[in-house]
Amino acid sequence: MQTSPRHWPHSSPSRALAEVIFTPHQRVKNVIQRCTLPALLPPCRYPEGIKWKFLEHKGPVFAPPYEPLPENVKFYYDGKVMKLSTKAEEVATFFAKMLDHEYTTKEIFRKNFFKDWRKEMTSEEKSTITNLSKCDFTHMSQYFKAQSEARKQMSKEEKQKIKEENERLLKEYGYCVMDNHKERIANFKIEPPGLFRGRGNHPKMGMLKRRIMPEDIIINCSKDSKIPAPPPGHKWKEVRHDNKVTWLVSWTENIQGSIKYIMLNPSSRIKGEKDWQKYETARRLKKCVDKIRNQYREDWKSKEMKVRQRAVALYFIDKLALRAGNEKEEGETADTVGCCSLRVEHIKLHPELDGQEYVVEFDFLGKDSIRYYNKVPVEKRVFKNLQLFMENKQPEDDLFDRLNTSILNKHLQDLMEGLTAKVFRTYNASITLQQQLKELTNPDDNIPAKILSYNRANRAVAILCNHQRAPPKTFEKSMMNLQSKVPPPPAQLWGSRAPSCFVLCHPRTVESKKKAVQRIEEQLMKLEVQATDREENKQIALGTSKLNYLDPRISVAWCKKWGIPIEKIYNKTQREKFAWAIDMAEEDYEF
DNA sequence: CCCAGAACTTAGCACTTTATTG
DNA sequence: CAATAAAGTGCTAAGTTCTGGG
Repeated sequence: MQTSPRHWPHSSPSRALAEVIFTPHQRVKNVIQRCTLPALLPPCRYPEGIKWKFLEHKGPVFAPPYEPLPENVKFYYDGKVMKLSTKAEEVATFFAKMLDHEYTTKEIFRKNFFKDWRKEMTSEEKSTITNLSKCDFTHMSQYFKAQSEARKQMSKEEKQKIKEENERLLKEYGYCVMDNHKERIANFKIEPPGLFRGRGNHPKMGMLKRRIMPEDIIINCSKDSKIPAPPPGHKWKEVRHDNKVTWLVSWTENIQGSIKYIMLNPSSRIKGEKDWQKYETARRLKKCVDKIRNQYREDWKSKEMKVRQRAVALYFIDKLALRAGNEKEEGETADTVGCCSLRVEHIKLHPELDGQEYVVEFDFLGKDSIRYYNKVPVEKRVFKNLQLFMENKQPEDDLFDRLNTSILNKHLQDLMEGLTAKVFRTYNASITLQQQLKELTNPDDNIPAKILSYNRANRAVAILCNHQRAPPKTFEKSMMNLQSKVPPPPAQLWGSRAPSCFVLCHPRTVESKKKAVQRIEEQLMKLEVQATDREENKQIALGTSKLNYLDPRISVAWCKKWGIPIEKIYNKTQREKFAWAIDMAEEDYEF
């Protein structure tokens, strides 16, 4: 593919500052023109890792400074009022704001919090406050509850003012210029200080997430751009000009010591092209997946243990859409696993279960400590291999002791350029959607029924990827409401002696009553569809797969084919993110 | 090769806004 | 018009993969 950047207008500060900038729509057209038609190859705008030529932005927005509590809001230690220093008070308020949460009762949370809180105390405070159980934050907590109540009760004007202020901030800091485009920034606000929670059983829960200062911040922009000014009296940690990366701002957080970034919105060129590329890689996998499947089935018989483990792991990744499963540092994070890091304790082997042979029962916590529970019949060879891998091992030993993600991905790289474990998730998700849409869409259905079919196809993918959610708190109640909305059966409309009505009524009345019946039937149908959809969705989250795993061109093509307005499938944000796909996919698009 | 660090994608949930209903 | 529910958005944690240095 021709990738020389000379086909593209070079960025220059003067051009970049111009207000008139390409819309995503126009951008995609440009990309398509540049790429060799008709293949619509994914874009590669610059060679060898260069991400941009020009980048200008205003820097981050910092968290608002701490506002000390009014004098009348008291903290009590051991039953006695105690006035805290500003720093200690600020950290105390973080705890007070969480008082209603279950986790403030958890031992680890309390221990971590207390340790970090003490670091912020003056030496007198430190010597007085030695036991968290003697701290009484309830008055502080009540104050914050009253505050949030007051916020809800604010007048229209006050709310409007806040809204305008946010809009001003967005206008000033929410955009940057990358090459010739004005682009939306995803997270231009620096994360405020607070107590770290983490997901699941996290060993660091309760630790103090410290306040980020300009002195922590690395700014990335181009040399010829207007460098953002640090807040008065402050300096940036560093200003760099690295066009091999896409981030605008970075800092190191203090809980894990990892780097956080400010990057562009999914609607931006740089994210959109990457997304497109991701789906093109998955489509390349489609072409060779049969070969790869045959290969790993062969490898189940290998005399090398490492090869067998690799082949069984890959089978799980392919068949069950498991994540790769990197090793994690013990004690630094919650104990969760993916495929390569599965332990013996996470699977049970059933030579026979419920009339099925060779069943593997999976039970482990995956990303975000979401439980994966599944009983899967597998091929006999896989089952025998698993028995072999588990021989003479303790429950806490690795199932695949000769394997890790780097070995697996190196192998995948040899099978197909750009192939990694996560491509299987993308591929299997997208192909499942396409195939389910074909199977479930009934041409005679009306639009709401077709959309139900779409959601069902989407749901099949979400189930495959194990995208769960907590059932909404009000689920049962809102389900009841929906049921009660179901209108009376049409017969009642005609009165108890329905047939005679035809005789007695004026023809016009009959006509209009027929219409009314039809309207009510439609309404009923819509409600039923809605209820079914909702019930089936109780514990399944559709958003994640829609946003990250499903080639949007499949959905766009489906909408075009059946005359469904795209708005029924994608909301505004999603349409912005998938502008490239909406623009290019025709109704005959095949993943 | 291994490792750590960097960069970037994926994830669920809390909160906010909008739409619906009574 | 207020209350409620649904939809949409923001937030930031938690993954995967890449990179570069020994």
